[in-house]
Amino acid sequence: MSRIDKKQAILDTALTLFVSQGFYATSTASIAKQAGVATGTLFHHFASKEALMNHLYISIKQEFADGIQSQISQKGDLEKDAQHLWQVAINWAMANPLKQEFFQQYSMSPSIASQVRQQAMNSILGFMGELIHQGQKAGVLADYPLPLMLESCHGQYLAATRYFLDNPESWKDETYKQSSFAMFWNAMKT
Amino acid sequence: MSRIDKKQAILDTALTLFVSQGFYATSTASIAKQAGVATGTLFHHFASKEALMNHLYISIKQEFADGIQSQISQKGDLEKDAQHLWQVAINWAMANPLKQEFFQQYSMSPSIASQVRQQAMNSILGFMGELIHQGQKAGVLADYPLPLMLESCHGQYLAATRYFLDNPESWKDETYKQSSFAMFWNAMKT
Amino acid sequence: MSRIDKKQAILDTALTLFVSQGFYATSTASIAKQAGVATGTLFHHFASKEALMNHLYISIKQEFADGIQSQISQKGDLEKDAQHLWQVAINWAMANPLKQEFFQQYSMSPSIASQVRQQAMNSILGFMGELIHQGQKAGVLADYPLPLMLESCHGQYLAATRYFLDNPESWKDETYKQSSFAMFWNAMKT
Amino acid sequence: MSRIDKKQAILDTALTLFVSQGFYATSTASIAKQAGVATGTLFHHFASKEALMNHLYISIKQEFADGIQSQISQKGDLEKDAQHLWQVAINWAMANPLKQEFFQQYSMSPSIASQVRQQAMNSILGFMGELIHQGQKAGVLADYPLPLMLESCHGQYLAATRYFLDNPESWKDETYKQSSFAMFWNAMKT
DNA sequence: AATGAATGAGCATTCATTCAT
DNA sequence: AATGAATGAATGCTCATTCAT
Repeated sequence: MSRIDKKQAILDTALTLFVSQGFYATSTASIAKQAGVATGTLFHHFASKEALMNHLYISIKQEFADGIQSQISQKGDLEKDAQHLWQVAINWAMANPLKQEFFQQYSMSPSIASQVRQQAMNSILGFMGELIHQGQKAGVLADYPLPLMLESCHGQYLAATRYFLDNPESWKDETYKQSSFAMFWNAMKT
Repeated sequence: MSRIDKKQAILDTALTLFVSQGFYATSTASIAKQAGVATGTLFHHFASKEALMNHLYISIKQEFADGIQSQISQKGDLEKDAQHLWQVAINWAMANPLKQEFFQQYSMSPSIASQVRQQAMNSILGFMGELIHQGQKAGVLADYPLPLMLESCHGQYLAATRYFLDNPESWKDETYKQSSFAMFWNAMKT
Repeated sequence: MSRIDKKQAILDTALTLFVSQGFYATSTASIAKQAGVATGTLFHHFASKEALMNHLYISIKQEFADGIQSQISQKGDLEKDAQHLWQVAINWAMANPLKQEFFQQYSMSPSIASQVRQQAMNSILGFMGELIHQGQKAGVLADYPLPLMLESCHGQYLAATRYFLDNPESWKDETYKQSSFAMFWNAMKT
Repeated sequence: MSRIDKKQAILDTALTLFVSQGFYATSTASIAKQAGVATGTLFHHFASKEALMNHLYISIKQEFADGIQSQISQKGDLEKDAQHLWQVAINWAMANPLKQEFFQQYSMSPSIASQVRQQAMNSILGFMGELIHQGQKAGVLADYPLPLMLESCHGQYLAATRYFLDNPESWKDETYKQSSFAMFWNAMKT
């Protein structure tokens, strides 16, 4: 196993254990053991348990942002574009249940320094903020205060993925799929 | 200080410290010290640190449910009733910022046994479920799947309180107040 | 074993182990084990290993200062008084070999914060400084710079006790006893 | 940088760090890093951290002995010769403050195997012992037991250098210079 | 009921040393 | 010779919990 493999094995194992047991209930020793490396190796790659957590948080957020932005399409019809975006985003969650669960748990937890959380959030909200702003200028989205709308988007996304992760078969059911988007879209539209 | 005062002092202190430092970063010794009791006393009132946490969680959820239900009014106009409910609920959060923050942090955290979380959730969702069901029968609310709507309600409420707790002055601004309800209502209505 | 006994047992054991193995080679676990208490107990009485060391250092220095000063006699003949003092001081070292060895090892070591060392030193040097000053006014001691004389006294005392602790039978031999004092006294006298 | 340069860089860095931070507080990694070599390189040149320390101790002691012996003069007047020796020895300490500080710290510390310490000590004490013996035969030095005198010499030298290293400007002051020698010489002379 | 000293398992982290490259 | 990633035993310290008073 090469260096990079070891580092990745540590990250993968940490993600699994943090999600299934929680940050504090997961010992660095157990991460190292399950990752197949020595305890020292974990600290060779990450300065501390907290640094490992932060790295995990930021890199997964980035992975999400990259995954979404690469699939965006802007065809002019804002509602269609939004629906596409909504499906892409939930698809990502369904394809990465562990990572999505990670966010559900740690987005509000004190295990992550709020500074790190802010930083990760901004990179994504910047992009969403821009989309909403365009929708408002086009008269398609309501003129609510932007920060409130962003928070609402985030809340609805978390709620929807929470539901679909707990009931994965519903995501294949067009009724559920359409309903979840309808609630999201109606909340924002003019 | 009587027995009951001591028990209450422990609960109050635990709430403050759990919110400001997190569950794991708060030692039982520090709770006892700040509450002005001996370490042993905490364990006379609560079998374990976890039991203290669960007690806190359930009693606050109950307090919330009682606070809301006592102020409900059903005057026949469902939208007006919903708006009143929305304001009452957010008012509660604004009046009890520590308790609301507590939910934001621990609603998804593994610090609370999922069993306890479910139990607390059901008592509130049962009530909300009934309201939604009535709205659908009256043709005012859309016929989306109920569990999805419940999750969405919860998500929107968390998002709105998150925003208003971070920006308390906005809650006095009618624009923000109306906007937050509008998003909530439009998401659910026919 | 009462509380105080436990604390004392920890101090006694720490002294023995620090002297025989050195500060860093002595684990807190080994101190606790040999003292017959739990690891936690050590940290209940001392905030850290370093705090234990400092406590040990200061209390032994104090014990030494008290032991000496209680036996001082000032009969007017400065040389006789000095000889008495010299014997009392070396007797203390011979009666407390562990504690004396402790000073030999740690008086110059970075294991003790220099601040703590200074503080302990001052309490003793203040007393010696006064004696030397009186001897100089009486014309019996040479007018060398005071700090240099203090350092020399200390150095000679450490050298003499080093020798006598390594060769305890020599301290019963009048030739050695007289010689050690002669060197000390001749160095200082007019 | 050649092999020898690297080895020397390691020794120089180790000296600096051992003196400023202590033996145990200095990691081999930090020595290697500051010396500009890889961690493994340190272990190519020295079998262990302890071996590095011993090498340092012995080579500095040798350097000191060589430096002194090369400047000895024996002109027949024992007091003049002794004064010259005293000045040469203290000059060495003032010119090599780091190395002198190293001895102050480690001469009594368990960081150095007592075997190594003895070995280094003997080479110097043999030479001093011979000088004292000659002085006694000539009737200039007092007939105290030799080992006691050697220990006293060593103690006075450590005391004097301790003072002058802490107050370097005093070494340029003839009063201090003369006083320090006077105390040393009076202690030993007939 | 209340106390707080005592407990000891458990944890994050360090660091001298090794060895494949 | 030189490198530096990897190792894992060892350490100082924490903290929920107990129990004699």
